[in-house]
Amino acid sequence: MQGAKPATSSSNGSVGSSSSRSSGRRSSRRDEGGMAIRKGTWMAEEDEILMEYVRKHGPRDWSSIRSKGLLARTGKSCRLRWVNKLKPDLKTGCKFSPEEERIVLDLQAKFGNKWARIATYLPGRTDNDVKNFWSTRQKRLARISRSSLPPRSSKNDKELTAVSSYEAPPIMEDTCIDLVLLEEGSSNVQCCNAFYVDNQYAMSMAPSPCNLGLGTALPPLLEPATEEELLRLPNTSIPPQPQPQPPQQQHIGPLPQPPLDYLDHFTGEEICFPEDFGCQESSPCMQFLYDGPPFAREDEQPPAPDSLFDDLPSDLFDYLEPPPPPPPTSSAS
DNA sequence: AACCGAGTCAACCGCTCGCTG
DNA sequence: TCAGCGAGCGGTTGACTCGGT
Repeated sequence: MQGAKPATSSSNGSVGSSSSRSSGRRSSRRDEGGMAIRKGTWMAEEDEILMEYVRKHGPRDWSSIRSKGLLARTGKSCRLRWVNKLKPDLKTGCKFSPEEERIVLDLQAKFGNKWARIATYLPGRTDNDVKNFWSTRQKRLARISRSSLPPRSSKNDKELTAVSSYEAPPIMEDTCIDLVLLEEGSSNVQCCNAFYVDNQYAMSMAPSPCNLGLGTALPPLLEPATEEELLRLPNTSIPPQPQPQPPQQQHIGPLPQPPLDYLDHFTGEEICFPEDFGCQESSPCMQFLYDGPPFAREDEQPPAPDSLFDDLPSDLFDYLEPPPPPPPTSSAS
C-alpha cells in the first residue's frame, strides 16, 4: 500500500508539517464566552494535557476540560482525540489485516454503516479506522467498476470474467483484494472479495444469502470449491441444500437492504436469483454492483452457479474463523 | 522534475440519543 | 412531560504522501 502519512505531532512530537497543514481550513475561533476554541491538528502538548486529564478523571466529562481552562478545545474534540489517537492499545499506523477486512465486510453487510458497532469486533480499531477503510474500499470499487465495464457486445457470452485488481501482478503477501466480476456482453457488475492468505486464495463470503455468485474465470491460483465445502464456511446461515443441479430460480423480491451506495443505480425491480443462492434477509453478505438491467430475470438464464465453486480444495477456507462474539453490551453504543 | 490520481488519515460538522433536573 | 445538555455516531472534508507517467 501507499500513502501512509507520517505520524502527526501526537506521536512524533513534530509539529512542523501538521501545523501548516491545519493552518488553512481550520483555525481558532471565539465562542460566546470569549475563550478561543482551538481547532485543527493537535499538538504534542495538548495531547499531554489531555492524557493527564484522562489519567486523573477517566475518559468522561469532556466538556469540563475546556471549562476548567485546561485546553482550548471542545469536549467533542477532546473525546475524538482520545478515542482515535490517544487511547491505549490502538493499532495506529497498522494496515487492516485480511482477517480484519473480512470481519469488516461481514459485519458491514450485517449491520450496515454502524462503524462504532463494527469497531467493537476489532480490538485496537476505532470507528474512524473502520469508516476510513470502508470509504477507501468503496472508492476503489467504484473506480474499478467504472473503468471495467466492457463494451456491449457478444450478448450471448455470459462467462463471468475477473477483472480489476485481480489482474495486478501476483500478490505475494497476505492480502485482501477486490474482485469485480463482469458479465460479459452486458454492464452487469458483481463485486466480491478474495483473500490471499497462506499461499491460497479464498473468497470472503460464504455462499449464504444474497450471494449472487462468484466468478469462474479466475486465474489458476483460485480453484473452485464444491458447494458442500463452501457450506462449511462460518457465518453461513443457510442450511445445506440438496445438490442443486440445473440452476433454478427463486423469486426473492427486491434486495432487502442495498449494501452499497452503488445501488443508487438500482432500479428496484425484482430480481430472480438461482435457488441455490437463496437469499435471506438476516445475513446479506455480498456487495452488489449494479449498473444495468437485472442480473437474472425469470426469462433469462443466470450463470450456472454450480460451475462457480467446483473443485475448490476442501481446506481452502479452513483458516477462516468466525468473528469474535460481540462484546458486552455495556461497551457497545 | 513536474504533475496527477489514489490512498491514508485526522478532524471537523450535524444529528441523534440518553440522561437529568 | 419536556427542555437542556453532554456524549456518541456517521458523513464529509481536506491535507498529505506516494507511486506512476
